[in-house]
This record gives sequence, structure tokens and C-alpha cells, in this order.
Amino acid sequence: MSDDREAVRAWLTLLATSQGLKKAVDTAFRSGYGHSIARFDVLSALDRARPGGLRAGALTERLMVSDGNTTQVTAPLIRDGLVKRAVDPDDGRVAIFTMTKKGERVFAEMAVAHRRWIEDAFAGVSPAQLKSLRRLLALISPTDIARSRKDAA
Amino acid sequence: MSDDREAVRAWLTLLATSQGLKKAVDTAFRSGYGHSIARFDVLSALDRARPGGLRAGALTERLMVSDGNTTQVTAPLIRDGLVKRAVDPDDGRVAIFTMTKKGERVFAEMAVAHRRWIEDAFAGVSPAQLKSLRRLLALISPTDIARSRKDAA
DNA sequence: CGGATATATTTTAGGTTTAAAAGAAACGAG
DNA sequence: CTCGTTTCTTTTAAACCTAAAATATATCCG
Repeated sequence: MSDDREAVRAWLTLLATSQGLKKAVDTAFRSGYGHSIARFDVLSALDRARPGGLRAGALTERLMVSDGNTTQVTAPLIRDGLVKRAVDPDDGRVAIFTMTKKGERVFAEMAVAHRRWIEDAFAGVSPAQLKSLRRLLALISPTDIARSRKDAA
Repeated sequence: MSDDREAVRAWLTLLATSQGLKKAVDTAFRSGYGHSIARFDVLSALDRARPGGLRAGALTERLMVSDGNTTQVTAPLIRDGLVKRAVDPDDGRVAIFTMTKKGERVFAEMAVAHRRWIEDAFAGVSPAQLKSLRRLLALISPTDIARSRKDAA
């Protein structure tokens, strides 16, 4: 309110920081492993879902993307032999994705590098500050936009 | 660090928060004005650069995107009459982008809505917390990834 | 059983982004 | 003044993302 655009300034900083770090990680993944963050996220979700794998819908939900996106991002992973797609024997509509041995090997390497990069980027942030940061981020509510737009109508 | 993956947890929260809010703002912009955040960012940069406008290279730098992206994002804005593209009379290589009257009108409306949405999303964050958040974000260094990767090589 | 409805996923069309190649104009050395 | 280089921008090809249409299978009800 009489905030004098401090909220907007914080938002611009938040966006620039997260997009900058994301771009750096994505570039590092691509040049080091030939795979994007989007693909790493798929492998990460499938790793946590071992050994049963995940149906397409569950992957979509965990990755917080659209249905169509899941199909497209898994395609090159299947092509490269990191992920396997099977049809559920009990329900011909559902596709079940699991990691291959090769996928597990590649993911393990990528996960180590990822953790190292993030710890480097956050090296200047103390444990107490990390906790404080997460607490502050939790106060932000994207859903309030939808409410605000409805009120205006 | 004996940090025990606290940095990675903070990073995932940071990413989820900023991407969630960005998606909400983008959706609201599209449904309310038929223009994305990317286009709003162009208008915003041109608004601050009034009345002279900006060359393509300067736009690219301010938006922190690639050269080609500037060409593509400005295209629909030119098509819709919000932005004008002119060739620098002193140097035939440079393109100069300026806002039209219509562009200024549309941007003014969008900027008001944008500020309201952001203030709603940050309504639960006090002025002191906003400052604290910005201070914490400033401690994060994406550039450290590049250094880390070089060290490994 | 068979048609309507519901569910799960893929396809399609379009927007955003990048890196790399191509194009166009200016500059500089001989 | 002309050739070669540099600078500025656009084009191209490919990846990622979404919403909406299409497809395929399952279920329900008469």
C-alpha cells in the first residue's frame, strides 16, 4: 500500500536471481551432460519413484507442467535410452515411465554435479540465512492474483 | 559443507516460488491484455527509455535475453501497433525501437495491474521482511557455477 | 451387448527462448 | 576506392512450455 513499490522491487530481484541461477545450471547441464534441467527434473522424479516408476499423469503433477510437456520432455530421454515407457497391463490408457540402468547411472552423476553447483552458488549464505530465506519465500502467495483478478471483474 | 542439502532445499523453494508467481502473472496478463510478460518487459524497458527509444542491442542487454529473442518478441508488438521500429539515420545497421501512443496507453494500464498483482502476492510480507528478502537474494552468486566447472576441468 | 460418458495420454498449433549461421552496413588499411 | 574485417541485427533450427483438439481405452447404464 504506502509500500512505495518495494514489493515490485523485491519481485524483480527474486525473478532475476532465480532465472539467473537457473540459466547457469541449465547451461552447465547441457554442456556437461547434453541434457537440460527439464530432463534432469524428469530423472529426479523417476529416481524418487523407484522401482515402480510413475504414470504420465503423476509425472505431470510432480513436475508441475502440462500433460503435453511430459510427453515431449520424456521423448528424448527414451530416445537416448535413459527412460523406458511401458503401457500399464491393467489399463491400456496409462503410460508408465521408469528409469533404465543407464538412466540411473547418468542421473547419479548429474545429481552430484547439481548439488555441488548449488552449494557453490549458496556458499555465501549461512545455514541460518537459508532457513530465513525459505521462511520469507513461503509468505509469497501467487494464488492471491487469481483472487484479485476475480474481485476486479 | 556439512550443510546436508539445505542449500538445495532452499534453491528448490526459490525456484518453485518465483516460477509459480511468474506463471500466475503471465496468465493474468495474457487473459487480461493479450500480451505476455515478455512483451510487458519490452514495453517497460521502452517506457524507461522515453522519448529516445532503444537500439536492439540495448534492449537485449536490459532484458537479459539473446539477440534473436529481441527480434521475435518485438515482432508482435510492432504488428499490434504498440512499438515502432526505425532505422538509425546515422548507422544503417542499427534498429531503434520506440513506443507508440497506443503502446504508452496499453503499458500504463498493464503496469497498474502488474503492481496491484505483485502487492497482493506480497501482502503477507512486511516492509522489513521485503528488505531482508532482497538482502538474502543478493548473497546468491550464479557466477560461482562457471568457476566451479572450470576448476573441475 | 452397445452406445454414451469419463479418463489418460498424445498431437497440434503457437509463443518464448537459445546458439549458431546468415545478412547487411560501416570501417580501415593499403 | 576496394577488399577484408568488424559490428549490428535477423533468420534458422531446435528445445521447452501451454491450451485445446484429437485419440485411445475404460466404464457405466439401459
